Amino acid sequence: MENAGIVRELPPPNVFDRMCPSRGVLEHVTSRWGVLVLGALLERGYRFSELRRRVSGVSEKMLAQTLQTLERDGFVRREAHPVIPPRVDYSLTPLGREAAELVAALAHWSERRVPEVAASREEYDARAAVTAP
Amino acid sequence: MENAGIVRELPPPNVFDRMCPSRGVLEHVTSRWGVLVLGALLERGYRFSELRRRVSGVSEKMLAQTLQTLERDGFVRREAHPVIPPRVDYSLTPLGREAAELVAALAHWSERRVPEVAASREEYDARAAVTAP
DNA sequence: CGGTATCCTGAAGGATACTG
DNA sequence: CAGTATCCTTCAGGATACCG
Repeated sequence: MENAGIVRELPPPNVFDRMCPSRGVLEHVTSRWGVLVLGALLERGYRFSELRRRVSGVSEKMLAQTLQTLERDGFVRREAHPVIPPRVDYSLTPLGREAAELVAALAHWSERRVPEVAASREEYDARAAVTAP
Repeated sequence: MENAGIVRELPPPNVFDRMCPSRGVLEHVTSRWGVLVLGALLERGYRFSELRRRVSGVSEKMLAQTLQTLERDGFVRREAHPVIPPRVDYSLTPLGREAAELVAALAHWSERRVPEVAASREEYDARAAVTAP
């Protein structure tokens, strides 16, 4: 007899379900700074301060926090070298590389579609201005 | 003579640049509810209240706000039918479909990788518990 | 039904200072 | 250099009420 007794099927992960853990995973990889950190590390490994310069606008605090979250999820590998001055290298794990390739595709798409989006916004705002009282 | 006088090359869009408009586009499509709305609309068109049920956890306010943002960016088409009771249909534009396919890939990936991420978190937390004072 | 308006709170996130 | 710690501000977002 298959699956006798206790064993139950778990429901398949579903991001549309509020309680599904997959939603948390998705929110980490699509987070404001998570996207950019993954995208940067796809190019190559970076040290902390290199990454801070590469991802313009991120604060030390948010970069550290984002890296910890990504490391905990298994996307980023952190290598601290016990030298003076301290040196810490960050790179992608194989799992992180998968995520990074998907977010990088989205990032490049966003770069390419800036003109269309800008045009759409102008049209929308012009139309709203007419409609408005 | 090409490009005589005034005309300058615009810098290519770069999401890593804090001032680049592509970053705003990326933040809209990767926003907490934007991702899920795009993903849902990739399946089929939805009415407002259908969408609210499909994207579990979203409030009316955030759904309305997200839909407006996506409509303004040219990703979502809004069709209001002047009937009683009111009926409004939302669907993807061709541009929105491109974005939705990319975010859906990320969403499905997140669903598939839940086990790996959960395992990584457990290991991380166990290691942190040992290291901690 | 499909919103908008208002109020309110918690979390995200920036600035600054400090440390191993 | 690579962070932590602290404080403080902003804002996403929830709850509620109301409207065409």
